[in-house]
Amino acid sequence: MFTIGEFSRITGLTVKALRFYHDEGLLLPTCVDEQTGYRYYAESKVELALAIVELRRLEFSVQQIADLLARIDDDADLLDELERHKQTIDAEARRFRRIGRDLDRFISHQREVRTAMQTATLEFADKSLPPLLVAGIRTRGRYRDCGPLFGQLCRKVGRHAAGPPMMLCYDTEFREDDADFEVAVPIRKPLVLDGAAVHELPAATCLTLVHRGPYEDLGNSYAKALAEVHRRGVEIDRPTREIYLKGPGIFFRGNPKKYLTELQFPLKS
Amino acid sequence: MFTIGEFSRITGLTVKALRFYHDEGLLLPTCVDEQTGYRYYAESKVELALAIVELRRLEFSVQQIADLLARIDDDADLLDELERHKQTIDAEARRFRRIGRDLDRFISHQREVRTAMQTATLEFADKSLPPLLVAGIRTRGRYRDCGPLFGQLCRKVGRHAAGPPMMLCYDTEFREDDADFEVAVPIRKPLVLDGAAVHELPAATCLTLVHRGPYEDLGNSYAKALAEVHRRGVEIDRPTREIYLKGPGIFFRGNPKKYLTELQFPLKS
DNA sequence: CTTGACTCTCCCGTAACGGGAGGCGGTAAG
DNA sequence: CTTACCGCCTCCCGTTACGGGAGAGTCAAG
Repeated sequence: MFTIGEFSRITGLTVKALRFYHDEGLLLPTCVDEQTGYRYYAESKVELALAIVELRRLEFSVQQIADLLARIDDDADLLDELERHKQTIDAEARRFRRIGRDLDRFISHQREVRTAMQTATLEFADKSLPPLLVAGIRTRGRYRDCGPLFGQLCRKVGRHAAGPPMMLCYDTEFREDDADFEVAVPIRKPLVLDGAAVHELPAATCLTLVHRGPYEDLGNSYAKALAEVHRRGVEIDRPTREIYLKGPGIFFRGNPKKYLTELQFPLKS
Repeated sequence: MFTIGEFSRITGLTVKALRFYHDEGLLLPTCVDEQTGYRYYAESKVELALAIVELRRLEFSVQQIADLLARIDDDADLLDELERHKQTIDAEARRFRRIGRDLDRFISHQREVRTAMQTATLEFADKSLPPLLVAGIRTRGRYRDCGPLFGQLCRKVGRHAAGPPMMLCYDTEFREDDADFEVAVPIRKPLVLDGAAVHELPAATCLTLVHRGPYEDLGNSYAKALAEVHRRGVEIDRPTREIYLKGPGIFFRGNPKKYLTELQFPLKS
């Protein structure tokens, strides 16, 4: 016969857990001293205790274990219960794998933002971009009315989104009122969406510039970029792209002074 | 401005959850009517609410989300936090995969026991068994002293066990006192264990018989099996094997009348 | 004015224990 | 014999992220 402390050291269960299992009727002490209330466990209980430890490790609830122990003889039921439990465990495993993948995407996006933040000192860069599959809604109007369109698009694309949202500008010169633009979001696989077009942006070498600050100041950065294009004597293809690396709609609304927008101008080769 | 019910329908969060987030300072209503206590949410809060939903789906705790939102500007910290979280998520994913595998083994063993139970009507069967890697402790003595040996073996092999324990009998005739036997347990991969030998049982065609009942009655089943061997005029190889499909030590102590033990007699070819 | 739908606060419950207070029992040292 | 200490007991509260429900007040329509 062991006291609860000894039994605890033998089985690895805490004293608290042993008392709890006693209360729940899961693992009864062999005898209890009527005077002192001390619990005593026979050596034969060790095996049961270890079985309980194992079942707990397998994520059975205390109630389930109590049921299993009670109906230990009814083999058919037992198998059913085991298989049901396996289902829920598998579902959890899948869920966590999925969360892991989603977190990975989130983290890599965040990392991108950080590096963009560090290089966003109004420096130009030439990037050679791979082809990019996007879903988009093209329209005519004023740029600043794009908000609701992004809302629509997000709802349509949902979890298929594979990157930050962007705007594609098809005009060859700046227009305030009747601009021809498309709100778009990268996707991983071709989808069929009604109300949104899925198409591929061709690979391109781009002159890029990361704009830091509120959207009202985008004009300055555009001016700088176009000046650089002019200085180099190159020509640009349409559509040009605006990538909203960090803005109000990405995940959190932050300080507009820290918004990051990457401007991409495809160069004619 | 939306009432809490409208906001709930828009965001998919329950009213209870919204009130809870209010209490926790996670998602404050835009304004609260001083008289009535009614909460009102501006449309601009929808985005934050959806972000919170997403972060909750990614298994961030409410406290973590509050922290993230508070220190949203401190990008380095944020990445660290994300990566720490990713670690724990990955650990959970691995844990559940492992549990799934262990449950699978448990279930398939249980299934084996069940089919053995159904065919255990003293029927013989010829099985062709693949080679089997085991860890064992060989000794001389009385069969009934094998209990502590199984204890030792289990502790040494631990989680590498890949099936029910067994006993190998090397004697060519029955001995009570000075038997030459080995307690063994299947393992998946070769291990180095001190105090236990790892070796491979060769593939063999066996005459098998499942004994149902307490171990004291094993003698009857042995007699039947040996009679059958004699009738067929075949010879048997050593060691013969006793597989403890269901007994006191497997997982639960059950009714000895339902113990299952498979006897395997390798036939000389 | 009534009615029904909505909202408020407050309290309890969940699962599986952990932490701690306050008290009892046994033992060893001073 | 007292004191100190260790182990055990019971009882109560705390954890997480809400859900359920009671009892009371509020809003908008008919």
